[in-house]
Amino acid sequence: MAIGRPSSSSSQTPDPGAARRTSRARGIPEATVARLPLYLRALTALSERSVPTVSSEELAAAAGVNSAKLRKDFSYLGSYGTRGVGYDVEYLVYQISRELGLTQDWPVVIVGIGNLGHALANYGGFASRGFRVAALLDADPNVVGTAAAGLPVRHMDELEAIVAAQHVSIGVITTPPGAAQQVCDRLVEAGVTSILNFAPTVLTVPDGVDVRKVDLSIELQILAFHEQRKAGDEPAAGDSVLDRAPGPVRAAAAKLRRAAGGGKAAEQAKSAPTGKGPEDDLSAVMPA
Amino acid sequence: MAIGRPSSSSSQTPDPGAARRTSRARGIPEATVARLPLYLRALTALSERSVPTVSSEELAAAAGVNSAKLRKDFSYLGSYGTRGVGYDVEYLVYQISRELGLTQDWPVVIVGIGNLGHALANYGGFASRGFRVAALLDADPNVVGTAAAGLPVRHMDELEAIVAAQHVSIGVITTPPGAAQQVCDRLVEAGVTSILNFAPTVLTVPDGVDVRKVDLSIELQILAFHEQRKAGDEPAAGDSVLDRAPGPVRAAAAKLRRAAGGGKAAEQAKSAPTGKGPEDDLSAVMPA
DNA sequence: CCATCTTTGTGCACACGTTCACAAACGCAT
DNA sequence: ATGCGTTTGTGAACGTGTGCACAAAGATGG
Ligand SMILES: NC(=O)c1ccc[n+]([C@@H]2O[C@H](COP(=O)([O-])OP(=O)(O)OC[C@H]3O[C@@H](n4cnc5c(N)ncnc54)[C@H](O)[C@@H]3O)[C@@H](O)[C@H]2O)c1
Ligand SMILES: NC(=O)c1ccc[n+]([C@@H]2O[C@H](COP(=O)([O-])OP(=O)(O)OC[C@H]3O[C@@H](n4cnc5c(N)ncnc54)[C@H](O)[C@@H]3O)[C@@H](O)[C@H]2O)c1
Repeated sequence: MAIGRPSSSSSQTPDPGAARRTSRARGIPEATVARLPLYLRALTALSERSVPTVSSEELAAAAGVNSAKLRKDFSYLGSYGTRGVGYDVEYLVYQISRELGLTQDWPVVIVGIGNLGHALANYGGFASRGFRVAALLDADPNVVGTAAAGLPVRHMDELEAIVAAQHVSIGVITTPPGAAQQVCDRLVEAGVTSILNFAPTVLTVPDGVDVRKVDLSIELQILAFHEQRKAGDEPAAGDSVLDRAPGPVRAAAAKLRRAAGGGKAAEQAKSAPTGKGPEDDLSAVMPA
Repeated sequence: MAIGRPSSSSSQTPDPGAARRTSRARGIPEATVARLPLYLRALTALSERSVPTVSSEELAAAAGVNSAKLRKDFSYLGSYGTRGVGYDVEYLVYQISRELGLTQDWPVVIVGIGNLGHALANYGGFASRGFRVAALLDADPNVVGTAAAGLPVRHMDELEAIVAAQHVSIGVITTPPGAAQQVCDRLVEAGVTSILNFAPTVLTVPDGVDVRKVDLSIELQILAFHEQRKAGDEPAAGDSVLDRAPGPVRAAAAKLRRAAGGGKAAEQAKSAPTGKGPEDDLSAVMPA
């Protein structure tokens, strides 16, 4: 089995119209863009083995996709293959790198140097594709001044100056969710136009700013959904059979639920056993 | 602006047919499943504020999606709203939790307790939705025996026993990419049927096993692509104008490239400035 | 009990993404 | 030069996802 869409990691846009305008500007579908890094990784591995050419079939296998899809993806970039032979590995590495904008390097700031921020700062794969950590930033005076991965942690006060001086256009947010929107606003104000958000919050940004998010908890929940299905465990029909009924029956049930307060305690306990730990999920509140 | 598809974080399936079979079994589209955790988060926040009901418009705003989409998503679960009023918050929290399988708890093992593994072990949001860390595992004798987030790091030898004893069905891989496939195979062999992979590798698994991946590097590359577009920086037409030409001209160019060895050194240097650090990307090699 | 107002649930049209399948293009051997 | 085997590039069909727009359902006030 294999679940989910083959598309890239989450973005948080509710507006595919914008996506179209952005990436179809000269014709590369968003789904294709999301796969280019995958191809690039496979190609880089081939390049290191000095493999000169590769067929769509081989490369597709290495990247974990369908070969027809791969060929169509490449067709959006131009005709870089040779019929009867395949693709020139080095040339394709270059073309994809160029298309993704990896022929220049991108300074990045990481804001919130806690557990996750430290891990990211230490991550080698960062630099490997032209992403340079321009600065690590935190608001906590106890953290500021310490070093992570050889870089000093700077205070948030310096954010604007750093972004301006180093022309930083990408920011990574690894603060608690409660601080994420505020940090985001400040990054945007300072001139950052792309944000990668690890905090479980919906960020609001002005037009012209891109946000992508990575959310571990969501991934696990999706896995749990499919896991439950596998167990043949139909989601426990429970007390809700009457909700499948049409008309007045359902309405009555709804009324009852509201009147009774929904049985919050019992259901809440079941749905979120809140083990321990400082639960920091409480900031994804309604903006309006 | 807002880029990308509103879909969930990355899966790595090349086979949407499987997704359909799995999730449309009783009719919930994969795209909807991926949004349910988002709704749940927003609803939980409302619940904590003791808000009794919420309209699709309000909830959609809180979750960062379109209200029509939200209503359609909920319609796959059944008719849980009340026209003229909205949705009962507590009740909806319960229904979504149930649908996602969060009314039971899911023991999880984390394999590879390095930078990232530590961060995940410390992550509070883990337990908050019924995911319990059953064990932390590592192969390095220096790491085994140390504690992370109050839990002891166990040796890989114990994997099978732990998975069996605690009925673990979800595994998280945070090892270097070179070890990921091997660890994955062992997890699957031991009985794990859902895997969340943080290593930048394409994992091959048998039918019946779900894999989702989280890849920071891919996210950054997608952001870079759009960032480049914003800069009006058309991907530097460079030397490839002749590749847009049809017919024999292109063929000749291809031949030349292959003969010349593709100019590996120069282009490689541009495309991957390989700052420093132990580059661990070198395992995404061709499986075939 | 009726009128009015709000909000859901969904039919429909369209956009996007995937896959099939095949003609055209190319390398290579003869 | 010609023919043969291989592989690309893409037109077309299909499936999935999105968003509009509106009828129907219910709440509420008189
Ligand atoms: N740890 C994980 O594995 C993990 C996994 C998924 C998501 N997350 C999310 O990532 C975020 C960070 O997680 P963590 O475990 O590293 O948390 P953490 O508490 O260890 O680190 C947060 C850091 O942000 C800093 N900070 C707080 N407010 C700030 C502000 N206004 N400006 C700048 N810095 C500020 C804090 O000083 C702290 O150093 C959280 O939102 C968490 O939900 C973490
Ligand atoms: N650090 C990050 O922020 C980050 C971000 C994105 C992706 N990643 C990826 O996550 C993975 C882990 O990154 P990291 O920075 O924590 O690396 P790390 O080197 O700090 O930790 C890896 C751990 O895995 C253990 N390990 C190695 N081989 C193993 C095996 N066969 N079985 C069990 N354990 C084994 C090692 O002992 C080590 O403790 C890597 O694949 C990396 O590319 C890391």
